[in-house]
Amino acid sequence: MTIPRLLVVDDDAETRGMLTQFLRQNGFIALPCDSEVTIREQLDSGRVDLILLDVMLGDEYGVDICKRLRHEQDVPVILVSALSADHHRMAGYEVGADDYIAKPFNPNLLLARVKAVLHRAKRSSSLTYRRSISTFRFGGWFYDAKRDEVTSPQGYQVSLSRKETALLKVFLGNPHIPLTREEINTALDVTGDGQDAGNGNPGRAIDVLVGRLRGKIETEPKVPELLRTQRGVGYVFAVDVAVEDDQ
Amino acid sequence: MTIPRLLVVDDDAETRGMLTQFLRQNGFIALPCDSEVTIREQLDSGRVDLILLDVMLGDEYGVDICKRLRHEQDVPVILVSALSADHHRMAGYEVGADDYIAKPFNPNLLLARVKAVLHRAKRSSSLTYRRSISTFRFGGWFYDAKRDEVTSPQGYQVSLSRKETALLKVFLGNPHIPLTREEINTALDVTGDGQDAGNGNPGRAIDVLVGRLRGKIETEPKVPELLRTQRGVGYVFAVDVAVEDDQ
DNA sequence: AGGCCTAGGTAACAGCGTGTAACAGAACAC
DNA sequence: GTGTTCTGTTACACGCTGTTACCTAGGCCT
Repeated sequence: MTIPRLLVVDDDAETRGMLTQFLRQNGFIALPCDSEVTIREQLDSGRVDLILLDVMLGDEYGVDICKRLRHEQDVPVILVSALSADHHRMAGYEVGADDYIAKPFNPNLLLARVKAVLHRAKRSSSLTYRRSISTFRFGGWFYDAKRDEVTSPQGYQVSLSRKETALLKVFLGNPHIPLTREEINTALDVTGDGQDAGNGNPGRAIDVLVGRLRGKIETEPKVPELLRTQRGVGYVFAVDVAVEDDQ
Repeated sequence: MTIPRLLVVDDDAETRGMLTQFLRQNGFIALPCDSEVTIREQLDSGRVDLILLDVMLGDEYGVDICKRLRHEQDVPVILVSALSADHHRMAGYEVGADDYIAKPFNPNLLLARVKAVLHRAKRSSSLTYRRSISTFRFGGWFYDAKRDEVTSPQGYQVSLSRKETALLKVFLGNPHIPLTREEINTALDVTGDGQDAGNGNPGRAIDVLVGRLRGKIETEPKVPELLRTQRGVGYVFAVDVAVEDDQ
């Protein structure tokens, strides 16, 4: 792929400029837009690989724009928002956004997410949606979700604890996507009662859990191939995952 | 089966979002709805394998919606409710719900229940109504309810005590459905006089009882195939049960 | 380079849930 | 009554998981 072209859509000139500059410094072509009209102009006038879309766009909701865009083409969209509450995030996903970032965001996280979305888009021009969840292959490893068994490249059976399994599933469902500790925690913690989820867990439980999983599914836990650390961000599952459907 | 499609119906956006996200992370396609209208839209626009329906839906009762839906199609429904009192539960079942979960619920329990209902739905598109229950087959074992005899896959006769038999029956009646200790206790305690049921048994009687039953009907009690533990939840009978009627 | 600060790795520990052996009382048969 | 079987309780072992503390590694500054 040539150098990716991104649209930066924000009605606040300062934010827009900052984002654009930042992305350019990191090797992308960044094209600033401030309205749906300018977005369409850009879309018509050339290839666009990704749209960074502010959720609040004047009196328009970015969400709505996203919905309309999704109806017409399949340019990946990352929603950017000052509203970090979970339901807003969900509204974003429901609308078809590929990812969602809350302001103020860690620039490294933004960069990682952008790369991840581009990476995904590259290898799934036709949506490769999971058909049924039963077996996964990743870097020589094999995971059978039905039996909850993990098999190493050498054929050894490895037994994971409940939490380790849950963590692995989270990563298998989000390969190449950097996940923050908070996100992982939420994913594992969802207690369903909708109240303590995302409890301000201050501890380092995720770190320890990741370490334990590494100990089981990394050939050289000190030099992780699968569960990579992204300093200041979180962790990424850094290999492709092949999902095979039932029977 | 391809990947199951679930409707998540709740008028509270946050709960809805959390549930949706959780289910997606666990490999389902989850479609959020907030009213009967949106439910019908989804039902009309594609296959739906299961509906997770909140009992309280604005001023509407989910129960009523469930009743109406049941009249028209036979999509499985799990009712979700903040009201855990037993009579509400019963109202749910009478209305044709396939299962019922009280908030706040353990997410693993929810997941397990969803899988169980989908599992059941798959293998009984035509209702397999029991006429009179007399014999069961499960994982090579055979249980004759008339004579109260259990026969092993190898043909040995195994004798169970009264409680062990009762426990086995509870599981045979609820295969693939995770049962909490409390539920099992209630089921076993119903002495027929229907009065002392649900005594606040504080002990670990169920654990011990399960252990004893395992010792009799598991080939390898240390690695249970039939009576699986669900940590933090309870126990599941993890194999199919074939019911043969008297004739 | 060296020094400093912070993020991350991880060993050790503590708390909790479950398995289960041993015990004791209850129920039952004789 | 005696003896046997059943069943709940208790106590201990063990594995799982979150916390803490200490150490190392990575960045950033001068």
